[in-house]
Amino acid sequence: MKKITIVDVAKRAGVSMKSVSRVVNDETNVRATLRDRVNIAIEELGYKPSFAARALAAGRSFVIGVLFDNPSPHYTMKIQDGIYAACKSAGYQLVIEHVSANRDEVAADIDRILINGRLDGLILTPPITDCEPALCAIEAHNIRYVRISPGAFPARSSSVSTNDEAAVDDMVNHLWDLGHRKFGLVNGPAMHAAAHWRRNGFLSALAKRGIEPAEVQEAAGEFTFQSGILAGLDLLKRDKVPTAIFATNDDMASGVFAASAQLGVHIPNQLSVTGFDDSWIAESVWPSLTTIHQPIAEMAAAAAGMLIAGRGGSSDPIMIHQACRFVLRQSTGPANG
Amino acid sequence: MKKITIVDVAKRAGVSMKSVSRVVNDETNVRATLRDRVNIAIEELGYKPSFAARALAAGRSFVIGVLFDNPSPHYTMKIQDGIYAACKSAGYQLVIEHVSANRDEVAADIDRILINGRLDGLILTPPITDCEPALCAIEAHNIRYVRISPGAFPARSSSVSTNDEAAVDDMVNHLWDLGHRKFGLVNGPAMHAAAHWRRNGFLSALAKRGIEPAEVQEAAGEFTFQSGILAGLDLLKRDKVPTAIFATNDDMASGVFAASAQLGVHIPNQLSVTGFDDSWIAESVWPSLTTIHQPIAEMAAAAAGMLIAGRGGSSDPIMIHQACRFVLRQSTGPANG
DNA sequence: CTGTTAGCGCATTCAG
DNA sequence: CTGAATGCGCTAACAG
Repeated sequence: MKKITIVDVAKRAGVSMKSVSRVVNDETNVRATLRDRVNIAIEELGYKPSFAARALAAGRSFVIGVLFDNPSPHYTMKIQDGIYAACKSAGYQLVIEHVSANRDEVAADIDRILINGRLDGLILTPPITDCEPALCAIEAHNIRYVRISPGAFPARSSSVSTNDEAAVDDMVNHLWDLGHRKFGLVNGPAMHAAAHWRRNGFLSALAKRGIEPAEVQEAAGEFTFQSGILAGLDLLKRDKVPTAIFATNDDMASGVFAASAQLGVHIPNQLSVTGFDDSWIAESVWPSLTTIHQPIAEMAAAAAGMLIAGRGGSSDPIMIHQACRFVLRQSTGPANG
Repeated sequence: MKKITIVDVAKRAGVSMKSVSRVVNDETNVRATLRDRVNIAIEELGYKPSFAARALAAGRSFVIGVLFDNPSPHYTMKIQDGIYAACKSAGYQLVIEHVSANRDEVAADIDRILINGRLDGLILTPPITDCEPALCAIEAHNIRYVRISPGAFPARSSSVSTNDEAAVDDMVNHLWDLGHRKFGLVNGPAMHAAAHWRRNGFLSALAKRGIEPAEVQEAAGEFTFQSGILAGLDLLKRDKVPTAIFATNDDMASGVFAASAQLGVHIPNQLSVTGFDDSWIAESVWPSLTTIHQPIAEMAAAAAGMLIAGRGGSSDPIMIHQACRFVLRQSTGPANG
């Protein structure tokens, strides 16, 4: 199995090396007949370009990286799926990198990762999206990057975000139609931008319908199952017990399920619960969880697409927004009381 | 920020290009004083070798890939964590690849992935580990690969597996000590090698204690939450209701929890449930799940280590076994009945 | 539209 | 133990 190079193809097709290069790279200025001849030669020889050589000669690596910091496995997998799909069709490779947004080594980690142009572009996922030192380190390397769901520095780079409001409004509308007037809210960590947006969307949707924020029973959570249990127990033991609880992510909603089970409160007959994320757990609990779907894979694919297309550099930051979708399942029912 | 090359370093240190190369690659035959001079120059100039150039010149890419086929997110993340850790310390990159073990395109997918030595080595995860066409396609590319938890063709390549038996025995011992004598078993898919081993380990551990396989109530499952619910409902409605159920993975154990909740059976007072995997879900259910921990990340790291060390080729297939560990949590209690 | 000439940055011969 | 020459396979200027 000898190595077929671009020279072999050129010889076979009776053209110059450069013409082959042009065909391979879909450049313009090639006559159709010549292009065909080259393609035939490529086919016959089974020629595959060497990425190492292209990378060296062109100064591009055809590799894009994703930075993760210990997010949920489901979220991570969806992100990877989206990026992978985009990379696959474009002949790019996807490399995974882990860094801790909260540690001092962020900058050093990024320097290590960005050494000598191994990456053509970088995609950042929360919470690294909002990690200032990380952004600075990346920018020092003069590499294009796209942030997914940034919560801070909105115009600092290209980004892909979701537009939650409409979907949250749909959800509130659904609960309202079921007769719910007493609402509970399980918040996420204060540091997390998404937590704020979800809360604000919920409160303002209710305000539109005449429910003041002060009337909503709120409990703090940490986006974890355990914190959801505590928040659920808290809310269900208050004087003014809500008939519908919105947990700002599915993990906590699942915790509210557990709290309800402990207190003998039946879902959805005695209590309606909704989540956010449409994560895998939403279909794994019983009854299945009414929630809001985030187009995570789609966002990731869009981010990768930007990088692959060579767009979205610091000179022309592009900001895309993709819509969330209300997903009706079994955890909501008519209000009784 | 100009590019520092090996020539710059050589000039600065007053040595030849080759000597710098030797130092960088930790080769022998370099005088200590010369080595020091070079290292100082490298430090002063902030020299970082170009991976593209090394890849081209040396014919190695310093990249290792992992093949996934839609496994659980938790499992996937642990695998990635393990490999990443090994890669990080060795200066390798980790690229992710997805293929479907069940489709005809496996071979074509692998050809696409293995084009022109973009990868120095490949790690296969289940169920691709046992996909014959995939193995053939990989071997045709003459690339080193390591399989994680293979269920077939044991000596065909290097591999890293677990040794489940001792841990399953510990688990059975625990249940036995609690007084359980009526056991239920939720099996995994027939095609899945791990499902067999877990079942066999369980049955033989019971046999050692005098319980015949025929006395164990078995139900079929598919390693999914939903199938766990069905299996749980099935087992709990039989004439001979078990007091302890072993689900061959955590997802199904969680399904058994749901089934118990529906039937009003209390865990662990009326029923003990155990799982396998020690996945994230094991700590997210209530009560927390007694299960068996698989050293997944460790296995993955070992596989990557083999590849990075240049070992484990088809000429010297290395087979490593790592032990599982019984993890006691809250889902098991004394038998009453 | 097409071909020629140079490198990209490094590792690998092979001499000294 | 060290250094000079050669080439990995390809793309980027330039010429024609």
